Amino acid sequence: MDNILQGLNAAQRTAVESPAAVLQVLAPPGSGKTKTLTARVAHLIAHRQLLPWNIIVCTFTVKAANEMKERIKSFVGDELAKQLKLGTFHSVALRYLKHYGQHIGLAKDFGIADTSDSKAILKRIIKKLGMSIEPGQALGRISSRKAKGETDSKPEKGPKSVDQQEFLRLFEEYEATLAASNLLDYDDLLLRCRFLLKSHPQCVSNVQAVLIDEFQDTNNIQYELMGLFAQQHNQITIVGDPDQSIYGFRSAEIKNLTRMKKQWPDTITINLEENYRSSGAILHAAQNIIEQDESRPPKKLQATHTFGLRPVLRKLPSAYAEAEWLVSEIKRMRALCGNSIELNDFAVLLRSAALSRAIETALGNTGIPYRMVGGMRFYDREEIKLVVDYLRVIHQPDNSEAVERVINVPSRMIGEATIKKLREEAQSKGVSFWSLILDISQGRRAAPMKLTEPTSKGLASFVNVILGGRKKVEAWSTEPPSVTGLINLVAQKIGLEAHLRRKHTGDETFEARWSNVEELMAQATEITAPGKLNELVESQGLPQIEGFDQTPESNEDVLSVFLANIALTASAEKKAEEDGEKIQQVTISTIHAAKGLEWPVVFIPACYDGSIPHSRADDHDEERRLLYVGMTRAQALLYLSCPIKNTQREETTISAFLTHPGAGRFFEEHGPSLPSSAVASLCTTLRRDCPTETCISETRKTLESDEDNHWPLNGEEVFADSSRWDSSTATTALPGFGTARNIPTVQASSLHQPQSYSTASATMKPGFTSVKERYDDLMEQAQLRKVDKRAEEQKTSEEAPKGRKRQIEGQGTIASFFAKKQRSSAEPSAPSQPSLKNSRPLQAMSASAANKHTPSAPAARPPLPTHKPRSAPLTRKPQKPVDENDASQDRYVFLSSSPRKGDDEPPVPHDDEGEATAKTGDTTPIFRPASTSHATSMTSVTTTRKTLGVRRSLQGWSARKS
DNA sequence: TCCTCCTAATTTTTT
DNA sequence: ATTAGGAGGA
Repeated sequence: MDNILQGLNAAQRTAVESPAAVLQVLAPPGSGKTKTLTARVAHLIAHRQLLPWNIIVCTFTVKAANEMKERIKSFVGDELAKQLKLGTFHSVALRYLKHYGQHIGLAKDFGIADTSDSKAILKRIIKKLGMSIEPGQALGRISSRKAKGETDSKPEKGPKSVDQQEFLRLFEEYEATLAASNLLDYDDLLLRCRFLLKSHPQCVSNVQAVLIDEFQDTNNIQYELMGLFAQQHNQITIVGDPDQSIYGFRSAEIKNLTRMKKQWPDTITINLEENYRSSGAILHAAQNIIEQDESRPPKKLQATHTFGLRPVLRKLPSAYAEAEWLVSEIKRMRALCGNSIELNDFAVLLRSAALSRAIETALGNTGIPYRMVGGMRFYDREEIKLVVDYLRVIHQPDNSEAVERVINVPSRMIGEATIKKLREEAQSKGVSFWSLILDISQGRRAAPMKLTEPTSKGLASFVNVILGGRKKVEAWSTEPPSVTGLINLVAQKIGLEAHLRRKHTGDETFEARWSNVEELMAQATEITAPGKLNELVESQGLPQIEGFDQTPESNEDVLSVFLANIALTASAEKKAEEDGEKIQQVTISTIHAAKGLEWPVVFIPACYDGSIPHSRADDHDEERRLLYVGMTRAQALLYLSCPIKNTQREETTISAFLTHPGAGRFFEEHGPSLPSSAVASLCTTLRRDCPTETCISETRKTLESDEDNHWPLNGEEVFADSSRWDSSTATTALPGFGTARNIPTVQASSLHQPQSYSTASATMKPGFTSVKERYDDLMEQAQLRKVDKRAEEQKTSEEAPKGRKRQIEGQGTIASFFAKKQRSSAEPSAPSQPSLKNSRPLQAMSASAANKHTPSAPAARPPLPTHKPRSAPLTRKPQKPVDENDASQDRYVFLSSSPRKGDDEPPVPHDDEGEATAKTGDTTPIFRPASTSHATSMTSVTTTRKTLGVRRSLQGWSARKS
């Protein structure tokens, strides 16, 4: 237990051991925030003798909660860690409401309304009242109103606008509907808990310490809850970073930091300043972005790693090209590092989940496994929702929302009109929808209108399903509970399999959907396992307060716990490992969901205006922080990219954050070459062993090209008109390359080789030809050539449309390109050439030399079309004349790998040697990508083996179609 | 009145 | 790709 302080720096130690009652730890990205918080928890238990069940720890996401629990376990052991009251704000609040809700008049079996419930309710009310608000928007307004937490009877000042009045009416109806179905929405969980703790402080009389993670994301209610939790001893620790506040849309208040200082004037603030995650280059770039916000108080952030490789800002023609480029860079990086970077090490972070499509397609086409975090949730899938809704009805039949949703699925001849009548009848009689139809079907009550024969049969069968389910649950008091059994029962009674099959004949999704249902059953089995059950009850429990009643737990609560877990997105996600082995897969995630995580290589695609300052966002500072958060997830390599045209084929402009004056010099405009020095530096940042030369040369043979040179740097289509290139400046500006530490770079006037990309632009399948496919073509062609030169030539011309198009950038690139080409033509499947890294010509190849090579270039390249100029120039002429002093050209001008004079970057060499390697042995990296902790958040299961096939085939289908 | 097939629109971020 | 909504048939 005394290893608590081990591996902490001075500031972290101070924070952990601080005797302060109220403590703020301000921790920038990668500074060991979670480490510090968990160590403090451990410290409180081990050295201050606090009892774990008297400590409340709140996080914002399930993922963070799980991760924190794991870490604390490693300090104080499983037993103690389990007893902590640790979870998301919502789950902790739920716990209190479950146990003490009776004291504030809460019915004991309330359900939780998730977003879709809320939306459905609102939609109905809006329709009924003939309003014109969008349900989603209305929900947002309601939620933010609730989150602000002003007491409901807030006096309205001034004359209410019509709009306002309408909204209030909607609000009222919404609340009434929730109450009628005995539901609480997410905000209600917090609001009711606040009410409970205010009116019954004894609930938390045991609490000795409260710790909050990501404090900058608290809204008013959460802030108040924190204070209420701690009302007995006022012992509070928070960690947070105003720069990482990205939940303003959820009413997070950065102001809470200062509010806290006011409320507890002896608050101590400790700043962590050292970043242990990212390379210097990444950190500087990120810092530059965040500092564009001038209202932000300046803050120190010290890099502890080498400068490393400069982040990349890459332009590409389209979202599809961007996706393919991304995939090719993943492959290239892996190969050039001798596969010492694994798929788990890559993350693609997106502003919005919807942007994932092109990337998923590209990864799918190449066969690279991936997982999508966020986006479509597992529990949001049609078939899962259906089953879960049945469970909800069984658990709580008075939940009319759920009843209405499932009563006619599968079809029972109970249509919209019938439902509407029944609903009105129930409302006017003051009974719930369920008890009305129960009475009707059992003949105790007359239907409000005549029901057709099939309709009343359908009604009876529905009632039957629910009653059967309820009976089963009641039986749990005498037999071991089995949610799986219940699901099975439901699935059988409603003929789920047949229903799904019928509904999805034609599309091929049935298999996947059915396997999702099976997955749900598997999860249910897990939660019902005897050991797990005890653990759950224990961890969800609250200490008994003398003289204050708790609602006791019973077996029938298993269902309740299962459903609550689903609503709060706890549990879930398929395990990241199968067959004992961790699955290697690329992570795709929203930036929001990536907070707190890190990966060696991070891609942030779609960095254009409208996406990263999102078109619907009104707080651009928050958008900037979002980009900052995304960038600071990267350890060694960061790629930003921007398609010149978005998915709607509209022109885009690069994010203003990246075109901000001065920002350009922090970026490279194409992916890095990786000479061995760079690989070494990269490995140092990642604290990994450097691969051997032979290993690298082995893997790099699989590459089509060593360089990021397939797509033009300016983002234009690959088959751009070649007349743009101008030979006159061909031999100028050859930056030194090939020296050990230099990464070949590109200048504004860099070299291009137009005649080598050639061919049949007209027949090129835009977007959908994968790199892999192209590569396979090359292989195939080369193979054929070996057999018969002539046949091959013919073949090549036939296949020309599929042939590789390319454009060469920069001197070093050209050299390596030719070397590479020679190699691959010599012996494509088993190249015997030594590593190019050292054999790469050090002398810049002259333009004419390069030209000479071109016609004799290897067979893999399709013949040049005759209509293209053969003696095309090597130098690309910028479309606009380059003025070296023009600041707007910044991006194109910086080139050498060492910073230019005047840059405020520290003069850190690329090599791993520099004194900036302040790495000391005491900082063991604990941060791991989500993929390695099995406690990841719920995600869609789209990428697990079974479903991937279907998904891919669908994508293929859609690709073919378009 | 209900079901099925077709077309059109849709995507910010999370509990 | 999914889903909502409308038209048309039973």
